Amino acid sequence: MPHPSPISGNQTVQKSNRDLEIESIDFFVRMMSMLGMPRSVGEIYGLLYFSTTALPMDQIVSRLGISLGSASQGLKTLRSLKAVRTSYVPGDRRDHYLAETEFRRLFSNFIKEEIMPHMESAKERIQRMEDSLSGTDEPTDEFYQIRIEKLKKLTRAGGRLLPALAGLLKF
Amino acid sequence: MPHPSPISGNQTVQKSNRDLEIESIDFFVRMMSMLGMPRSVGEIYGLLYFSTTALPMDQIVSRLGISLGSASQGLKTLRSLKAVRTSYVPGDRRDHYLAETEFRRLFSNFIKEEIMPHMESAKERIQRMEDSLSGTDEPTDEFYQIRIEKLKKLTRAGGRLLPALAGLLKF
DNA sequence: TGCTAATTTCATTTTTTTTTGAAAACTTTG
DNA sequence: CAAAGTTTTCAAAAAAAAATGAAATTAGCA
Repeated sequence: MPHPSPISGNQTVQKSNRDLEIESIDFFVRMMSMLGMPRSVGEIYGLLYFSTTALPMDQIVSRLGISLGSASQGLKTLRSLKAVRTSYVPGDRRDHYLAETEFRRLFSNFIKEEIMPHMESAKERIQRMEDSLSGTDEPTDEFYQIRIEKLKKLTRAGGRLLPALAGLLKF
Repeated sequence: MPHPSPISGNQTVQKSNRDLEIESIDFFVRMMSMLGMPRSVGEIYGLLYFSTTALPMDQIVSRLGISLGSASQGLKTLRSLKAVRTSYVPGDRRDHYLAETEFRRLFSNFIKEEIMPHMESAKERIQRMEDSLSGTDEPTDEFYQIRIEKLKKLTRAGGRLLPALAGLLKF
């Protein structure tokens, strides 16, 4: 059956908007890569960010020229960050994706999901440092203790500040 | 502690402190890798962080079992972030390195050096988006304009918040 | 239920990043 | 200023990360 293909077929979108799209992809590829995300994730989000309609995966694939696997993987990542959501399109069994554009929420999710788990294991590691210290009581112990204390303060500060960060974003 | 030390040279540091060192290296390797720094950079900083004495490069090399090239590169990176400094040791012509442990300053340097430059180019990219928009005046233009505005707010917020971040770290 | 489109998974390939190591370039000092 | 010690540089190798594509799985629909 015929795809209700809003983009590739009936071309209502012309050059200047394609330029916009390219700038957008470029923008988000760099942004995401700063956050340690692969190129494909940035590309997909960048494409969706300036799309006026929800796009099915195969459109994403053909427009970006990436593989199905990449698109599927990338969308999975974006879904888990709640950076995209699917919208139902009647008469089409494909999932259609839209960019979630509330950056405050996106950011908050990113911190919760990608950063905070590391903070937890950091705390455990610091605990192990203290354990390896207790027992011996050399003069240098104080030096080590001070260094450990600094790490504790760092993780404590991080653990408080990072989740609060999104709230500070005033936009 | 009669443990056959894999460490060369004048060894006054024994097992429990070696454990500490290993935990430290582990800690900073992960920390740095979150910030997109290569393993070797984390290793070097982790080693220096719990060293009571300044270490010359060849000690860093032999203790970590990394190459001279890595050590040189890694120290260069750490120097540029002001995460290490050299200390003069009389009668020794090698540079001796110490970890800089004021995380607030380190963090501030990191943002200034690694993040802010990207914010600048992001702003230029947004400007180009606006340029590509002006001229056409379709109904969809408003949609694009709103999206662009969001990006502006994002970069504006980022540009303000990130440099202020270090100041928020209360430790 | 069976058929087919859509999506996910994952072993393999490709690309990118990091490390290595040896040569070049400095630097001190005898 | 030459010789030895130290550090940097950079082409090549190794390792790590990401993308591919085809097989497997899942889900929609008649």
